[in-house]
Amino acid sequence: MTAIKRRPRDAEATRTQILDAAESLFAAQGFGSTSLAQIAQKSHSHKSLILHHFSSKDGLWQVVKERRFSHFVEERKSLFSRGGVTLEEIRNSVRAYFELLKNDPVLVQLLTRAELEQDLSCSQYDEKRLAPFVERMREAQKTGLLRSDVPPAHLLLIVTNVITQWFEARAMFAGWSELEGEDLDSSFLESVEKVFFEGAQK
Amino acid sequence: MTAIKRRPRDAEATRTQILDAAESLFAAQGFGSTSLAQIAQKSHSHKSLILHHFSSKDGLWQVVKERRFSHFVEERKSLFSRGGVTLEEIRNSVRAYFELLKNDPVLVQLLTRAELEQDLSCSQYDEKRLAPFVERMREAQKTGLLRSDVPPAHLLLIVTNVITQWFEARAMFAGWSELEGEDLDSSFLESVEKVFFEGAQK
DNA sequence: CCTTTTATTTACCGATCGTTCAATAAATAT
DNA sequence: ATATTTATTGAACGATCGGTAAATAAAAGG
Repeated sequence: MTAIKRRPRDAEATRTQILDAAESLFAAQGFGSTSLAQIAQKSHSHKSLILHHFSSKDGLWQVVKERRFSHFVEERKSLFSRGGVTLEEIRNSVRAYFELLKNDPVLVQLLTRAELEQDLSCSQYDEKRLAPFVERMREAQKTGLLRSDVPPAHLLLIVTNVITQWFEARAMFAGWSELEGEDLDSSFLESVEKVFFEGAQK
Repeated sequence: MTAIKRRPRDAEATRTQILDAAESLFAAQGFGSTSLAQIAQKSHSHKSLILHHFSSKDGLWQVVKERRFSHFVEERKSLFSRGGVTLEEIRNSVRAYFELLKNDPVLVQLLTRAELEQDLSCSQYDEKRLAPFVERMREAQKTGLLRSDVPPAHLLLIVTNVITQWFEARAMFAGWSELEGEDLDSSFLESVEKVFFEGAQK
């Protein structure tokens, strides 16, 4: 009589294990290039168990995105709601956004794939996520810290787009001969701060 | 006796038809979510004919990227090699890059997918493509037009990253309530120019 | 205790996947 | 004119796809 090993009966733990495996696979390979069999193997479960918990492959993909992005929203809110509106505080927010993406490449990949799919639910998250930062820009304009002839949302997008694209295409830039130096990341961040606040013009 | 309609025997025309169909499908859906059957249908050919001309699905994907990116390199070279090094010329190059991506959403999608795959061959194209622009930045620094305490490649990346990310995530921004106005694109470009050249600080 | 629910496993389904092979016919070479 | 090449077609391959149904067993409720 061979004792058959069975996964302990823990629905919530199983769900998170499946979500974790699916997240990394979807991020790295994309939705279409990832099979339920792969996810089952990586999460040490079974195809049918995945469908039992998430009803379909598409459903799983939606939950993966929702879990990650809603968590991201909370992360951002706490990042940008502290401190007063000074140039140094805005500078710190820029640095915080940079570090956030730097330390979470999977998030960057998921965001990019969601953008490619033109996922509208992700768009809602995006606006909620950035709203407090936009407000801070507007305040900084009122107090005369930042120029007022540019919409506050543009100010925000300009600096976040630079950073987001930097990490989306990080692998490409790594091979560039023009970009030497020890720490590519902090060196680039330094340049971004200079140009964003003071301008490229001499 | 029913006369069977046969595709005219033209290898080159067939190849381009297949490449065109594959390009738009890969760009919109991604490699893994696109089947040879779909490509065959869209190009009015047959699965076997695709494999005859491109040996495999992966081979086809490589050729699709190579064709598009090499063409992009030439487009860029002609864009940035004319005129002298003045602020107005650099401004024009920025506007030209903006228009280029604006008018070619398929290219933006392919670039993004290539980035996600960390396609190294695309990295080579990227450096060749941007090299003349970097050189122009360096010259502008020497003549005192642009600040010299930032690597020229950084100056380039800052402005191109803003624009690239704008069009990659264009669908998200379209739903934002903060971004009103008739022409979202030209309005954003205006802001980018202001901030890039003069800085966000007041 | 028994019943109900449900998380987990196993077996299986039809469809579609990318690929191969042989047949056909048009162009090219000899 | 004949032989060779090759672009095109159609049929078929095994593998894998996402999804279903039934069996098993652990937890929960009575």
